[in-house]
Amino acid sequence: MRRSRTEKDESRRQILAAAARLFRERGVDGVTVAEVMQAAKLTHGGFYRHFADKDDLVARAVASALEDGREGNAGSAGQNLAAFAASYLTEKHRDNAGSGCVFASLGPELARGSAPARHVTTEAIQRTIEAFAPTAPGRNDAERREAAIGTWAAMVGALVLSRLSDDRAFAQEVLDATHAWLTRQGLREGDGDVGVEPNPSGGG
Amino acid sequence: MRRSRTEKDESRRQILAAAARLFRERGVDGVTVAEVMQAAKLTHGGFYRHFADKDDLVARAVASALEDGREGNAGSAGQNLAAFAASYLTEKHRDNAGSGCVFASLGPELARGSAPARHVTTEAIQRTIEAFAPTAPGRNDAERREAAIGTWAAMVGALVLSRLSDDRAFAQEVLDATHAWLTRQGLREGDGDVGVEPNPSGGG
DNA sequence: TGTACATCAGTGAACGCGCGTTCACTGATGTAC
DNA sequence: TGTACATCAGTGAACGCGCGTTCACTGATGTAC
Repeated sequence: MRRSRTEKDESRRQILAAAARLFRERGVDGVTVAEVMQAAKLTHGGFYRHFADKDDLVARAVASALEDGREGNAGSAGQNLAAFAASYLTEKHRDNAGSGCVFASLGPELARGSAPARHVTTEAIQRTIEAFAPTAPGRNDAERREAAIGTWAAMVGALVLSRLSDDRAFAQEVLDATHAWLTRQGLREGDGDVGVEPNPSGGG
Repeated sequence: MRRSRTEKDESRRQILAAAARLFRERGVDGVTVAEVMQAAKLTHGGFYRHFADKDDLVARAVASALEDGREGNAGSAGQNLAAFAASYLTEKHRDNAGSGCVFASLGPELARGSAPARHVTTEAIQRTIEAFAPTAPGRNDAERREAAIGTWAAMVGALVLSRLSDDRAFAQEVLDATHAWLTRQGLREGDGDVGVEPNPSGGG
């Protein structure tokens, strides 16, 4: 039953996609290796032909999720902080953690986790801030960088708080209020560079 | 070896204190019932004289941590949003999750967890926002409430992102930049009501 | 291009450890009279 | 206030399940000649 090199690559992609989704939906500890393999339409025994262990999978699945977010935001709309915030602070994003922001769904768990996963995450945070700083409000580069950091932190925190709430109306208020407040802080849609739907999945 | 009612109450308090600290340090799934009992200087078998199961402990330990945060912020300084932000966005808080903000250390995990834990958490978020709104910047009550939500979301998000970073200088920048940016957004120390050190542990 | 053989992707059973939970037991506490 | 007995907080061994990981095996793929 040996498969071709191409088929193996495809299997690996399926495993990573399944893991990136399931980990964000249920947390790393809430998903078993067997579940990931089943979601990738494989049996659990073959897992170790692809990854050294579960920690290895976590680091690579997180990297994959972050990379997806980066690609999804390659268009001009994605680089505009205001457009990104508008799509980030939505019920849709809130209720679809599996395809959403890695930091809001796995932040604390990854912070306590293995060094490799933390490292790719750190780099993604830095890239995200650098990408957003140019369109953030501020009178100079330093202020714009601070605004990019503060604005993004507000988005991540709002999503965490909104997901915690078991009161749907209040959960929605957290998203809307944060968006309104950020807009009041000077966040504005760029000069017409809309059209591409930003992808909040990773940032990156 | 039966103990007096007073001794049982004291044991329960020790278990809750140990759990509230350990869960925040290592996550709910990262701590065993036996470890909590050992930290409370008891053996694991006695656990079920105090709690129905681990989920029950989680909900009550989280409630306890949130209540501690509330008491710690009972003074005027704790109700001042600017003073709270100044103590929240510190290296000390960042490196002491065990006594720090529940939302930043356990947010996503609790959002996926049992209903009772989510419920006490939701109520704490609502109380926190109501407590902070009066000292938040804004021209009317609606704006002040929005500012309280957005500001607090930024604090929670900044702590999550800072803890994720394996680059110490950058982790510090996230905290400092968020604080500087919030200050620029109109957050100001109140009229002299300082003195009491705010306790960022729960919010409440 | 064809043949012989080594490789190895994937399967499914099995292993072993750790965890939440249960249980029989101890003996001090609390209570009924 | 004293006595007899029931209660139950805490102990430590044990249970049983689920999980990450290993392993013998299969047979198609890839490669050496």
